[in-house]
Amino acid sequence: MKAHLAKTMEIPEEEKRLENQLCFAVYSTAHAFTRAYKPILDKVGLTYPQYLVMLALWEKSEQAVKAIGEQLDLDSGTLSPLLKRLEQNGLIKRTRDSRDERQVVVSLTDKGRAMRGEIDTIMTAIGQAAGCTLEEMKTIRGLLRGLRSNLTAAV
Amino acid sequence: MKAHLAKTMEIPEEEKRLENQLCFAVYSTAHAFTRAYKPILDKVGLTYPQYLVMLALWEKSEQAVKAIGEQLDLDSGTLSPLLKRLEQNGLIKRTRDSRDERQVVVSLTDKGRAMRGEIDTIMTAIGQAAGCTLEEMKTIRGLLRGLRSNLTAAV
DNA sequence: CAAAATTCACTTGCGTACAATTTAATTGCG
DNA sequence: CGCAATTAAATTGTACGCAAGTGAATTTTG
Repeated sequence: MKAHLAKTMEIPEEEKRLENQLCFAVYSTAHAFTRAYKPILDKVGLTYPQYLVMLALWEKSEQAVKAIGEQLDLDSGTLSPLLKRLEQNGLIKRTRDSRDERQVVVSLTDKGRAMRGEIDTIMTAIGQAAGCTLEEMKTIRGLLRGLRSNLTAAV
Repeated sequence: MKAHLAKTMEIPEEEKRLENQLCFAVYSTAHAFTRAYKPILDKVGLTYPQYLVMLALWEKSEQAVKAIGEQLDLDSGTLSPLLKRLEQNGLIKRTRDSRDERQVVVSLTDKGRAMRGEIDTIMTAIGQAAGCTLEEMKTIRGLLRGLRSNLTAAV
């Protein structure tokens, strides 16, 4: 991918408007997603970031905090209190790894495992709300992955 | 746009993985943007949401809190403390509207107006970091607008 | 092998987000 | 006109995000 504007080229005023910022499109869509998830996730007692952690655990039911952080791109400063709340709600268990006492292994409880039964209901509801075709979904997903990887590499 | 999956159709396991969620692609790209902006905005002493408010004010230098909230899709619970910080930093001024005392009119100070001079530097830097063509940018922006409008309508 | 460097999770502090409540001002309706 | 409903902003309480720092465990290195 190439830079869209050369350094010497003036940025047109129209491109400086809030509504035309790509970052804002991403930012506001992220909020729209969170709001769309809220009534659905309220029913099962999860927040949206907690739901993402559960998705990671439903894929692999025993993971260190660090591994979860790598998938979600979140650090322990965010995850520690979040995981504590999931534990208080009885969905996960946290135990020190006996092989490496620095690590905390997060694992699903029966209740946490059982909650995976809601996944189809949740995803269908969100799919309806997003209201785009599988094709569009894949297109956006792919474009965002490229964008994210550029942004991450740049820092 | 049509729903991508009929209610009676099973969702394939692959589509249930965290990495394949459209919501997660949006969520993690939003974070990547915030991180990419951080070193750039640190230089001018703004956070990313504060920068978005400044963009709105650089377009129209006097606006009620409500009007700003409508553009950013944020409520006064978020904006009130944020605007207080912008005021403390001397970038904006807040005054009660004499025609309608319920409203608080936010306006740029000279310092806030002067900061617009940084906009080209900031946008060029982010454009480089995002590293996509103007074409791609417009494509993603357009797709996200559609997605956001669907999600908002659904709630 | 022991000291230094690194790693992992936790904690603290600050700044969003957002629901819900509060207070003050304005509008609308009988 | 007068009171109820509405509106705008601020406040309170909960939950992220993330930088920076702490402390304990492990790895690296001299």
